[in-house]
Amino acid sequence: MTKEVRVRYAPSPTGNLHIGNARTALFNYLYARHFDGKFIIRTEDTDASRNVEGGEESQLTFLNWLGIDWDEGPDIGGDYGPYRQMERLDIYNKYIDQLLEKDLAYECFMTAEELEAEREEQRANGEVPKYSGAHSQLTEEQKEAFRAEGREPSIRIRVPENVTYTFNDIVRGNISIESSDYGDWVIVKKDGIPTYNFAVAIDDHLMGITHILRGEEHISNTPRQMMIFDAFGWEAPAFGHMTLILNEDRKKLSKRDEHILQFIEQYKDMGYLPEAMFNFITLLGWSPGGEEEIFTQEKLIEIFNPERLSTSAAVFDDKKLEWMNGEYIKTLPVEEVIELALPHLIAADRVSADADDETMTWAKEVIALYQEQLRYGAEIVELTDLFFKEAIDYDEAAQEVLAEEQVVEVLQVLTDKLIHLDEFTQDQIKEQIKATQKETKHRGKKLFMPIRVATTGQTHGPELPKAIELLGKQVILARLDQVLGQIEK
RNA sequence: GGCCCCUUGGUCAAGCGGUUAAGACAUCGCCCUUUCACGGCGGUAACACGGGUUCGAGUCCCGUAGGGGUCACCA
Repeated sequence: MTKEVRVRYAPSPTGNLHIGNARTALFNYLYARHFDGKFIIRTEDTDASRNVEGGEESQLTFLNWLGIDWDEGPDIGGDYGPYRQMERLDIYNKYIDQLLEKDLAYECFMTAEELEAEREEQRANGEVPKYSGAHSQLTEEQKEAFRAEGREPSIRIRVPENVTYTFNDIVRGNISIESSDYGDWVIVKKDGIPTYNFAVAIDDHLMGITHILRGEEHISNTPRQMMIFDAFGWEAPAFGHMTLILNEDRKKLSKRDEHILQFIEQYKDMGYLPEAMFNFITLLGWSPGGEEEIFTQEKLIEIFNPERLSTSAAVFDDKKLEWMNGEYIKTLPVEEVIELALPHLIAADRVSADADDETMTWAKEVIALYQEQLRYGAEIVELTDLFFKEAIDYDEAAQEVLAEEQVVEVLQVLTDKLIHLDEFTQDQIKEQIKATQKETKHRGKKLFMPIRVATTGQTHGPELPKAIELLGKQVILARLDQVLGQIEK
């Protein structure tokens, strides 16, 4: 029997779930579920200064929103806990002591300033900055002297000489890096808390992690973690380094990219669907090979194949996300579209949250009118703009339509018919448009476009008779009147 | 700068020695719809460059160029 697949996602509670981290979590999740393994969440909170209140909870909340669930984690526990690194300090200490005893690690008393000066000098000499090993052979007396000065030690691991660290990357194949590229690096900070690279290796081993999928920025960390595994004689898990998500300038997606939403929470707030996000993110840096692109989560788990992970970075295409989300919206029952869009109409003050039933029903019908065009919830506000504004601006395309010769006649005739309508319903309105056609002998574009432009101000828009019904008799007559007045001037 | 990784249309990407080099988004055009939307059909558009290897290279090898990542007591 082969070893059970155990995969983890290890967020730092430094804030909301970033789109890049969500992608990492998602691929690990897919990996675990595809191979019938376990998916584990571990909180990496060893940098107290960066932790934010509620950070972990927020991470978990939005992972969940995306449709990701886990078998072990800080919130639900498990057999390999605790699942927060700051609750595992005792565990790390045991291993640190072992390293110290075997002289595989040592205390370093250098200050931040001394270290910086050292690097500065190396840079000035055209060398690659790296720790010199100045304190690697301190005598007990020297250590005592530093202590007497009040200096606190950090602990550094002795990096082996002339070792080539080679690993078979799940996405890139063999990668080799020389130990000489690394100086003795810190495994325990002055405050006694282990560093990321140390704690990660210990945890991954103790938690039985078998596969690690992470961003390519971690390639250079991999040898460090391998050093820890080697020091204890442990077998390292399999590593896979995925490409980064880039912005339109082909740079790593960062907080400064204002035009691209950074956090999953923002997508939720904008009215994106979790299923669409899951689908879209999966296709960013991975492809199933066929021609289909819309997949359910179950299907993605089934067809996921880590060998098809891309080796070249992907630019985040928000236009395609919009399209895909729209595809999902089209398949939704209309009540769910309303549920998605209505809050945005309310937030934009188009509809009051405590509006009467009649108004609410009307608002829902307006939303339903746009189901096929809506790409994300918040878009409903601009899409339905014409239902909420008093004066209409006619753009160039609209002006052109209104300049056509038959316009006055068509609008005049239609107005006369609509005025006498008792039941201002879509069917009745359709009848009257038909009657207008008969009377004016104008049909098709010549007939509809003037009506559309006069009533909605747009050359593109929703289904006309229903839109006219929802706009209401009063508004429609006023708009028709206004347009006729303008033309006759 | 050192080390590591990457390079097919504007974007995501298929391709794993022999193809008219898929498909999707975006864009443009046509059709359907008495208008619009949805949908359908079609167009424009790519193997970074230079050497090899091979009967044959987008596919393999080596360079060059370009891009990215990383060089913390952050994760």
